[in-house]
Amino acid sequence: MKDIALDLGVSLMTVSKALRSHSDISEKTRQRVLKRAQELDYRPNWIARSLVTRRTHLVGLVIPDLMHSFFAEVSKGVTRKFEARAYQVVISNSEEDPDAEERQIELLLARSVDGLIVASAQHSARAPLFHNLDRRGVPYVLIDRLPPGLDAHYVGGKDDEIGALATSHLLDQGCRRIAHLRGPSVPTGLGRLRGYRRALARHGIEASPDYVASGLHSDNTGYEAMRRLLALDTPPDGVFCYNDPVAAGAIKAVLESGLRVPEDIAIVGAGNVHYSDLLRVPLSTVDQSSTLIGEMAADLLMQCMESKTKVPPRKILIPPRLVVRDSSRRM
Amino acid sequence: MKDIALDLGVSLMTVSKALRSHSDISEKTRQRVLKRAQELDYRPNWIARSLVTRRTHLVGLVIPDLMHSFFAEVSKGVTRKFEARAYQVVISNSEEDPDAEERQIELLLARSVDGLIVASAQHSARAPLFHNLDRRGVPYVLIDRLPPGLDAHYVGGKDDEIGALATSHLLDQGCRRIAHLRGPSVPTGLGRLRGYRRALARHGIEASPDYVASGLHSDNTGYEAMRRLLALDTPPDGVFCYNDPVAAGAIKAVLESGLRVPEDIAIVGAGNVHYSDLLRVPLSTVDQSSTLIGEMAADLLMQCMESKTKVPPRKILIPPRLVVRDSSRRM
DNA sequence: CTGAAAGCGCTAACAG
DNA sequence: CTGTTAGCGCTTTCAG
Repeated sequence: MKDIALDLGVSLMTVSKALRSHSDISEKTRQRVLKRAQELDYRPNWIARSLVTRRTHLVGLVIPDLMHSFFAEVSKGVTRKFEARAYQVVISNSEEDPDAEERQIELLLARSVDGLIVASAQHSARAPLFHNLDRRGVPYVLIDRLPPGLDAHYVGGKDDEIGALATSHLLDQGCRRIAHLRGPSVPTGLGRLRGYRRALARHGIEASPDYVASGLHSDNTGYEAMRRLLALDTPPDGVFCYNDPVAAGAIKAVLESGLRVPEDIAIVGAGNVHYSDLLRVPLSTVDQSSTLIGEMAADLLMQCMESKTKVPPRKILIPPRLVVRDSSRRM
Repeated sequence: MKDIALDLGVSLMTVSKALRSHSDISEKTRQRVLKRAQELDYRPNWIARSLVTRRTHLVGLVIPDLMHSFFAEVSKGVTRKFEARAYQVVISNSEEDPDAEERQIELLLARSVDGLIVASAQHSARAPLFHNLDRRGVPYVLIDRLPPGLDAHYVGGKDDEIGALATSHLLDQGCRRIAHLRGPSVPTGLGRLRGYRRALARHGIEASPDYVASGLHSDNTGYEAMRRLLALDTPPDGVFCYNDPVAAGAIKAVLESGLRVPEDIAIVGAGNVHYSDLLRVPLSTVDQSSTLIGEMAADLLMQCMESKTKVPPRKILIPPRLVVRDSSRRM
């Protein structure tokens, strides 16, 4: 940049302004500067610029598991939106560990990200973590999981409805002994559990505690949990699973035991991940519009980052949609 | 930092050194500084530090598709290694588009990443792109796909062997009309195609051009390609697919047509992605140690970044391993 | 062991 | 429209 200025006999400032197409610079000098910059293969130093402007054009995305298709899709939505606006996204994996999540967030802040999107693995509110963000004025948007008692920007599904929708569907298919492989004690997991219970109650069916097993969040854990259910004296005839990976594991367990899906046991997942259609038995699921969640979160965060004043927290809830495939089609 | 210095009546420099546990600082002052820093909740400004040290502790990872489990696993390996060393990883998605890839790399360089890991979507060498990196002295490691004629650090599978291994296995299972759903014209795709041809040749079987169809890289394209193969007068009795998603799509097409896997058509994929075991027919595949690839690439890159002199290009080839599941088990 | 001086590359604010 | 001055927050170098 100094070189350009020297070569052209103008001041550093002129060059700086010309390069950024600042308003008050003559078209002619602007062209000269641009030309010379090209020749010298000049690249602006974003670090130096960031140091003074206090903006990095970097946003952080913290998710519990990149390997889980749902979050991969969300990431895609987020990055697509941001790249279109010349932002870059740093993705951090918390591995469902609340402490790791906190560390990741710290690291991202230390990098001075301009904003943050978090699918939080926090069980309890852990208010300090997010209040801290508020205090430091870093805009952030939560996705998929809104820790209870937190009034923040949020984009996610309606977890109660997801649970109720899936469970009602199983009831409609004639299932009467419906189990739930529940997820972790994060809002998403708890909401789906609530929806499950509500749907049963509405049909006057008592939810047996034996039928609620912890399937956590992956196919392996889903497989194990399903095996436990199968070992019961009267195994269920329908299972609503916390998410699709868990459901995939559950299907595997059922088939291995010699029973059929959906004839003996109908199964519904949640998330409509990309490969759901390709599983042993194509999986019925509740679609959450994963990519859309990512995109909307990105838009919302952009708004917050652009507005100088604090935007009042907005909650965007995306209604679930049932996708019926073979794993639950009994009639 | 200035505040700490003022409060303690020492110079800025002392604080700076103390915070970094620089050698020549008395233990006592160091403790005092650390304590005060804690109290003030001081956070170092990495941007300012980077401006002078010329290191950002940021590495870029460019991959063709985050949604593809294989790359998600690689990413996991990469990030795990780097996070342990206090580096952060910026993941960019090129969507298999060579131009997009080039733009992504430019962006990452503009951010002054300390190093780069790239699974390149380049068809031809596009030497300028990487020579540019050499010229600018940015260390980089290529993974999964080594553009031909490029002498650079590389970690990946032995694609010829992958193709040969899968094809030989199909021959062993008694298949005689073996097709290949080939991938894109990147080294990985071409290598596997070569291996396929070599294995057939070794058994004195002529590869019919009709039996090589372009399956590209996703389940949808694999599904379509398989439908075309099924429409042939004499459809194949065995198919080696470029990767697991393609194979998953192929299985779907076969089953839909009323044929059985593996009895009528045996199928083998490559990649051993996480959900391979859960597919309609558990998928035989060639394991590439995805996470390991990521980890080794990370280690190699770390070495390059640490060494002041240029490290001579190293190629790490990970031998493939056949994983036989139901989709190809005929005897 | 401690500190003073100089500067990384760039931009905001204002003066010409 | 152009240039000057000052400084972002930190580190390197070298002299006490």
